[in-house]
Amino acid sequence: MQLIKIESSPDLVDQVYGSLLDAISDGSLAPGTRIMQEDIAEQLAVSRQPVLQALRLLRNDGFVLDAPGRGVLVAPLDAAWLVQIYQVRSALDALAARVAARARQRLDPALITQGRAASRGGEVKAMITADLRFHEAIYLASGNPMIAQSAQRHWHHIRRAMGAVLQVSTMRESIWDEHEAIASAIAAGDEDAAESLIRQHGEDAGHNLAGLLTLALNPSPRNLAIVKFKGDSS
Amino acid sequence: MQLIKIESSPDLVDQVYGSLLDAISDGSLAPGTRIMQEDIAEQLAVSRQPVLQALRLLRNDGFVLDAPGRGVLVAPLDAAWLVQIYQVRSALDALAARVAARARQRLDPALITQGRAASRGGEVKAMITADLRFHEAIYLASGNPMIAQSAQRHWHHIRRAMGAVLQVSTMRESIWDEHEAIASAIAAGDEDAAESLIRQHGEDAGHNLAGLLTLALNPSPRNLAIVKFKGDSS
DNA sequence: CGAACGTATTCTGTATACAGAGTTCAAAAT
DNA sequence: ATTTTGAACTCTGTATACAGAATACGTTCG
Repeated sequence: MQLIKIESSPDLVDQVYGSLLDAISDGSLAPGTRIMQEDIAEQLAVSRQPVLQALRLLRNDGFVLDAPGRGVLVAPLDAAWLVQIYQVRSALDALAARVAARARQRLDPALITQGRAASRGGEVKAMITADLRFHEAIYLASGNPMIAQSAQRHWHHIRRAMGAVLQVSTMRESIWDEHEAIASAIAAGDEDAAESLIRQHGEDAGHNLAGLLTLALNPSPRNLAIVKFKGDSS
Repeated sequence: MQLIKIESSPDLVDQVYGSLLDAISDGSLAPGTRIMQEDIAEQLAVSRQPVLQALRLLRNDGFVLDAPGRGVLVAPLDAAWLVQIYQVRSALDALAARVAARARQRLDPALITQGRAASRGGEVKAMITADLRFHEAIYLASGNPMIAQSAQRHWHHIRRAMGAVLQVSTMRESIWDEHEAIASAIAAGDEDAAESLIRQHGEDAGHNLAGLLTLALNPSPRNLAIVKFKGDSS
């Protein structure tokens, strides 16, 4: 006999956390928005207690800032800060790629096909998800769950930035060529190649996204044209 | 007129969190210990509410595990897991060292002199602190606060493992030679050297500490002698 | 008319109260 | 005697209640 284990944890705190994180990530809660516990509690039909705890978690993660006396504010998107996030994430990616290459791990090719499809599809959310899935596969292949755990925190911020940028721009398809090259290097067991490829990939993506973010945040007629041409991201 | 800014945050949650983290880190709350909210609340003379929140934070960080129906348990120390922690931390260290070297940052020489002194002094806590301070200086020198933030999470675990091991062993003084070499490479702007030195330093330290931890966790007369000879850590 | 003080409002953080899930122990049945 | 079933207990998570801190606005004084 083998029953599926029941999920006994409604856990309102986690639900509130997830709900707020989604809202912040997809932009429905814009940067700078004032958040009050009571409002959230009422909207989600829970008491203030779970909201209080969820907000503390979001604060620790840097998604909201304290605004003493006026509740909390949704953290603004900052390009310079995003570059730093990418720098850290790239280091983790490089580590994961190296370890995965050492074990000659073979990533599921479907990740790349699906990624290319999403890239052509035009669905912003699908593109972001596919990108994330690919990198998560590398973390998993590294066999070190701490890498994924550390990287996840950064990905939430990245997802938010991507969401904000990809509304006006579109993900450049070339990132999936890079992804494919990385996967090959890992499968071939070429540690140095895998690491340097993914590092380059991360740095490029970080600066690219940061640049687009800067333009998106300081909209001016001249900039908008540039955005349209430059493509983007990951 | 220049007054020091008042610290208006008693914030019981943070205090409880810190208190519990210290107790877990220095071993006064041994691995496997059952923790109940009410007990903690009574000992710290606060209500269960701040304790509840602090425990959630500790759980997210992996310091305590859920034990449904019986409260929570202090997480056991696991050597394999510690190696993974070190692997991630080393990657962050490597990144920080490289960036710091790029900027030819000069670390405060006092860090090393104080480190050597602490190493000779025999005070376990002082050794751990000095080691941490040195690495924190590199994070700071990197100019990327996200590195320090990410690494800090891991350092708490490392501090705990060190504390558990250094009770029976002693920190090898050679680590400060390595630290000095790293500082020199950074000051000289030799990115590759700084990165590879600190990476080697981290890997050695990780395996060394994990090995000692394994011995410490499976005490046998034969092992104890080995521990005494092998020296150790950071 | 402008600046400063005092009061009211608003929002958070902590304490207490309540309900549900799980465990443990004891009693009964096989 | 062993196993199973039920009831009491324990502990957590959520809701409500309370107190303190900070802001905003209105009033008063220069």
